[in-house]
Amino acid sequence: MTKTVMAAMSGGVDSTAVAVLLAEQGYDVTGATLRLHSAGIGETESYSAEDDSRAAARLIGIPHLVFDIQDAFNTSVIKPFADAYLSGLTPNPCVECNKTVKFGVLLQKALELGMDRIATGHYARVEYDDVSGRYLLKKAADTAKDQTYVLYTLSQQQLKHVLFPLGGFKKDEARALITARGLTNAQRKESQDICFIPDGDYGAYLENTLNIHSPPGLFTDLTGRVLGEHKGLIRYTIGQRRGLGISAERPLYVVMKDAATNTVVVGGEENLYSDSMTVGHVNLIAVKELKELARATVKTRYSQKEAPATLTPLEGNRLHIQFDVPQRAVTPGQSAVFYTGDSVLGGGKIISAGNSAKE
RNA sequence: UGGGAUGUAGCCAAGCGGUAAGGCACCAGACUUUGACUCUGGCAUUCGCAGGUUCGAUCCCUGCCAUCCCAG
Repeated sequence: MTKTVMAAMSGGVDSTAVAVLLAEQGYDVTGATLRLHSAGIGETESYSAEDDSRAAARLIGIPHLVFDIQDAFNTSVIKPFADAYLSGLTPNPCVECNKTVKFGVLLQKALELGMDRIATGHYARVEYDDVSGRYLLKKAADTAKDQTYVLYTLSQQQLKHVLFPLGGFKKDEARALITARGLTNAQRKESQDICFIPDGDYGAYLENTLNIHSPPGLFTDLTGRVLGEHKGLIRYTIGQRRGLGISAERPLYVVMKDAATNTVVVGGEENLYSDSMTVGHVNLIAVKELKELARATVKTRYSQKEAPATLTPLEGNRLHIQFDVPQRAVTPGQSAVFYTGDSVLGGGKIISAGNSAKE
């Protein structure tokens, strides 16, 4: 029996390589591209996800579908993204998008069409563990490209229907693969930044497109001394240095955002460290539940190194996490992902950071 | 209109006769599914203005202007 799989295609190197691989491995593949936002916002004349994907699918010889899910994307990704900023948090929309759109809406479409699975170009691996009876999410062979950080929200049910064909690949290999097949998608520039804000100016995006206004307020130091005026709370995140426009003896960083007083507190590099944090909305992957203390390495930001820590379960699907060594710029709204070796134990959203040494 | 001090890029600040350090900020690039961090590169033909001395002045002299402090 041939296995049927829906391959998510963005037109880029990775997803195109996935479609090629699956087709050559004998899967019954259907390519699918999501229309997440209206033309003009995310697409420029230089490329089009739909066109590039369709062209690639034709060359590979597989059918290709386009799903217009702008409404779902708006309510599940963009709205929460905006709300988070309004409450002073720093969201990571990619995490939300994977959870509710790619492995939510798209997976559901695939299942409805009678397909067995969905495949994406993420650099990660899924393994079924006979002992625990659970699907494990593991880091990609190319640890430099590993993307498990943005996949920690996946449930067992989702993982069961997911394929990550590039889990054992290196970026260069994926590119070489499709170049060898004559697919021009190999030349596409690496995607980065937030997909629905192509120019990266999210401040302008929030204000102009979403009509969200973040009024100017004050910059102060830790003692409350006023250092200047900021351009709106949403334009800053913990640990940020650039764009403050404050000249001082040494670099200043955002150490705290106070939504209540609309104040951005800045300080020196040494003020950025936290030795503990509380995370909520915890999703566990490798285990069903955490009953006691657990040790793990924890990543608090997409491209930050993991740090050893002790996890303590709290009420309300929350965890208290104590780092062995204080971590820099632990930011509410960002995700924290816990690892045991190369396997994802779970993850959650950072609610607050603490520093027992100072309090 | 008495006395003292200071005027170097957006900010702070070296230089004190030999042809403009450094830091912060800013800009560009690299890195990056977070405009975070980090890294690399750029950033005063010119030293308040006008003269003078000198082969040569930001550094010496004169005047002017500006700012600050002390003026009982």
